[in-house]
Amino acid sequence: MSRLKPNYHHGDLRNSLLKAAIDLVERNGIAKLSMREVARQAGVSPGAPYHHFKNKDALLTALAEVSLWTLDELSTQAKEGCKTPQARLEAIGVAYIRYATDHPALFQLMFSYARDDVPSDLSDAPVYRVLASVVREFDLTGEAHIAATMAAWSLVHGLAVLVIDGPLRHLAHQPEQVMQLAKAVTAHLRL
Amino acid sequence: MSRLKPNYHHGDLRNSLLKAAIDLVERNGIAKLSMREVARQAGVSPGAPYHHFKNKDALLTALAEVSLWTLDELSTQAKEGCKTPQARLEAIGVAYIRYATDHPALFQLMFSYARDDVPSDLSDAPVYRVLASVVREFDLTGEAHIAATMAAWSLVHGLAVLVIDGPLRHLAHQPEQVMQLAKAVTAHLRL
DNA sequence: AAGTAATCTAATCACCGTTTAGATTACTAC
DNA sequence: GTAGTAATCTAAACGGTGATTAGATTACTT
Repeated sequence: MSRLKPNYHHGDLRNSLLKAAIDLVERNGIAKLSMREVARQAGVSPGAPYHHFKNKDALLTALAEVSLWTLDELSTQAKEGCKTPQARLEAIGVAYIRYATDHPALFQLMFSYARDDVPSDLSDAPVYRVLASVVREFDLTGEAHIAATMAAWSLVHGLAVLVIDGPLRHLAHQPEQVMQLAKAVTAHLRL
Repeated sequence: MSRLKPNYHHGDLRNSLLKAAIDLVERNGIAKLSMREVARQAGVSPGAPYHHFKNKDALLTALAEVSLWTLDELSTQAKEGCKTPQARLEAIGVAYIRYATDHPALFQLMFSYARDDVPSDLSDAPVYRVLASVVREFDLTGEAHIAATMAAWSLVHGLAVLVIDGPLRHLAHQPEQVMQLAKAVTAHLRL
């Protein structure tokens, strides 16, 4: 019946909390995430997380940020091996849809708990900058470039959301059908 | 100091609860909605709502359903006065974006608490059926028709989400700029 | 008018987000 | 090393929340 000595210094609690939160969100969804459960999973008292995150919202915002940059990196990697701009654009789209269907809860989190500080320069924003860099290869200028980038992003983002939550959500766990639909849909994008 | 007689039969509590919930969601967002506050706003005890909705999720799902059909109706009305298929499509898009920016919380609710029963026939699904009916005028067949409808929906839905929550959310309260962007973006849709 | 179903209240439970005071550990400068 | 300070965590508490239960009241049916 020996009590464990309280662990007053965890070492890297902030990251442990983020990791635990990601785990729980992916398993149970955003709605069921509780600070106390995150603390439990990290093996720490209920009040401990509040030394690293001001409140639950701050935790979720941090999570959204992490996820956004993860998706940014996945998209970047995806386009690397491709030769033509079209191929790069398609690769990004595929990576995007794949992330959305593989991690639906995190994907939703990214856009419902986005941080309030919008980068003044759009080309600093995660995901946007990747898409914009590829769209720029299509030789557009100024406003037209922004519109084209947003069009590409809107199309693939909308598809992702609709496949996860829309009337086609029964396809969510049939990757090959989703990809086939993605190809057919993105064929309607004119650059 | 007379106590009011308990109102054992409210009359139409279910609808009153839905109305109160819509009000609260639009004012404070989805996250801050509580069953007890809905009950309070409807002037009823904390347990009363559970006779009309199995749990909080069921309330939110019902709310999502209501909002979906509201949007469906708005879209239908919007296309009525238009002469060409292109004009009808554009009118639906405008109505869609307008609803999203006017009622962002409800708009998000529609797609995060969508009911689990996917209509076996897609043409029974709210919003989809409206879009599909217009896209059908473009003379496409079978799979191509579905893909085209999803492309149109994806584009406008993605734009709505990105304007509300994405890197362009500072535009959310500048309708004219949003509409301008919407036009520029939807111009990239090829049917 | 009696009996049954529907509707709401009151009370209760476990859980949650958050705050506070205090204990423990690490860090820094002499 | 050791004193002092900052950082980190615990323990305990507060009000609020989702949900369940038993029972009171009202409406409905025949």
